[in-house]
Amino acid sequence: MTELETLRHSCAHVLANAILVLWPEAQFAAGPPTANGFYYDVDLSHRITPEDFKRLEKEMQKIIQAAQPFEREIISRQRALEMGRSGALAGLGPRPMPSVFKLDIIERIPANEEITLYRNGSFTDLCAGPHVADTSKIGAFQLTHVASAYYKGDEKNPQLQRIYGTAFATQEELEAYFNMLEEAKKRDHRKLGKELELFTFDEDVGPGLPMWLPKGTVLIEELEKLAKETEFQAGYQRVKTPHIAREQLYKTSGHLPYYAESMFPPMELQEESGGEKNIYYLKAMNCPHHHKLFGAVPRSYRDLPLRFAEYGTCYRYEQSGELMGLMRVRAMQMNDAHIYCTEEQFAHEFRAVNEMYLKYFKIFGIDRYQMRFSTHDPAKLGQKFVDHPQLWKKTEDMVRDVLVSSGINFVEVPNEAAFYGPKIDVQVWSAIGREFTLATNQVDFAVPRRFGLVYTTSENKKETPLCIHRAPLGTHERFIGFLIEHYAGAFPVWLAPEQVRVMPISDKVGNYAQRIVSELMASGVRASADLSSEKIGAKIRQAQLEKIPYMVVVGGREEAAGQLSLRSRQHGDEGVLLKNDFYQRLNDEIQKRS
RNA sequence: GCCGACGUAGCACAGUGGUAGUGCAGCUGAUUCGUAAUCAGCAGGUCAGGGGUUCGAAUCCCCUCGUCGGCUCCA
Repeated sequence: MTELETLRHSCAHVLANAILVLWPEAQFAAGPPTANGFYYDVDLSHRITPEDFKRLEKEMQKIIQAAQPFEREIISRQRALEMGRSGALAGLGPRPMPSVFKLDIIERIPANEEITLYRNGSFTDLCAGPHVADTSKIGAFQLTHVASAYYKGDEKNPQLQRIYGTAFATQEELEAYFNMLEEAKKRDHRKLGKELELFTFDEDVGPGLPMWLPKGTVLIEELEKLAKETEFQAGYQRVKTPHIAREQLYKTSGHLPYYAESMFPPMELQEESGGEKNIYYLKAMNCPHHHKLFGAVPRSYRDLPLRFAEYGTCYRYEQSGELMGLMRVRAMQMNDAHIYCTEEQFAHEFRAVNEMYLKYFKIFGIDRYQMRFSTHDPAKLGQKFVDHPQLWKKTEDMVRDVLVSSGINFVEVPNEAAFYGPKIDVQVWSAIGREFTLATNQVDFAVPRRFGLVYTTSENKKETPLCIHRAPLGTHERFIGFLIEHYAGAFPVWLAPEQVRVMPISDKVGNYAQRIVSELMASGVRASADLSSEKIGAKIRQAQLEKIPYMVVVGGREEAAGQLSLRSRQHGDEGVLLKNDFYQRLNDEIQKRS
């Protein structure tokens, strides 16, 4: 635990202590530090609201001012259980009710580990520590919000109130943190998406179903252009598949009934011929369709690796409480592709996919990311994971080798693999500190077999291919949500919905401004003229607020000389240059995606 | 889905039982201006939707929808 975490965890104890002063019957579960502060889970019939925070903070302040030392004591398991039964754990002394959650926690402490108590004042808690020397070392704190959480995160367990707060060594740091939060709000993609007219939601369309306004659609199309170029160069072929499929497809793939609750409810239709009932599902993933494309034509080892790419639209019935702006939606377009290959080709293909990820990260300046390598748990073969121990071993070794030999920084997470094979998820952190799984790269050695996919080997035998699922740009929705926050809405020129705004000083040069716009548009640049009767300062302000990368100011002087006055979003006035010099510089910058 | 909070004009907000307001954006007119806001006028709301209490509801109560903060899950 870092020093700050120790301080925050100590503050969580002080919070529990204060809650007990106000509500002596409160029962506590866990109270750890978090990335931004701390929380304590409490079971209490009184609903704690932000109005209660003032009273709680006052009690906490008293405890902190008293500079109560934190005392550590090692106790026997026997004694711990006794204290738990007497309600003294996370308590101010014995109580009529036992400390139920603490007793449960004691049960889970391995026999060889010592059990410790921490006391400050009259408050005693079961705790592994460590803590600050005394409560006065908690320099500055504030309770922030209250939410609910299931005990141990399991919805079968009782629901607890989770009181969140944050703490720092000094008041200045606390204030800096809240200022930072204010700044973060300004780059929230939901706020910027509205301000910049990128996308919108509508109640009549449905929750989690974003609609893209023209400016947001530009972002989508630029990303697709990038993906298509990149995938073309990497030997992918594009395919197109429908948004729905019969139930049988998902029975074959194994998604039904296992995945059914994440899918929109099926459509049932009585078809005219025969009167048979047909059930259709909206697709939640593209792989089954792609597998059918693989199987549509006899395949030879000479065809492999075969790479099918599609920006496929998928629909997932995410729980209503899970929806969050563009980051978690119910309709999404995936930068999907499936690579069918032999075992010999696997390492090479997998490496190439990873290199594609890195190439993209460089373009977008994403330097804070982590690859999470998810592997299976041998104990759960046949249940959570398909029962092919040797293939698990083989593919996991192959993936690990590729990661290690490429020098990619990764963490290995057991028991997190897909049911059909190991996978790599790419975690990124948006500029405002949110963590997301942005992209995924998965090995599948099971589903192609379920579909009976085969290719003919050089020895004229039938062999099932391995399949790599990959989506380096994730989904448009999440990726663009991320990019909005990453760039704070100030997109690089190649992505910017409007790349150049031309602003005449007065009506007299309106035609010249329009001529410049025509010339820019002729070379594919997204430009417009501001022909309003505003003064130049107002036009510039407007363009700056719209975060347009280049502003071109023209007056009589520029028109006479065939020049323009350039202003950039970041650097302000860049002086006068010839029109053609600007066009060249601009097109160069757009082409390089710099 | 569960717990909690919230929902007033395109946006940001005020209004807590007595006829719905401000700023910005929009529209119209005037102004023709040199690097982040020219002036004036006009228009815009079944106060999320439905039901109830009341002489009277944006305001109090109930239900529904949606959003936000979490829990779980995931691209």
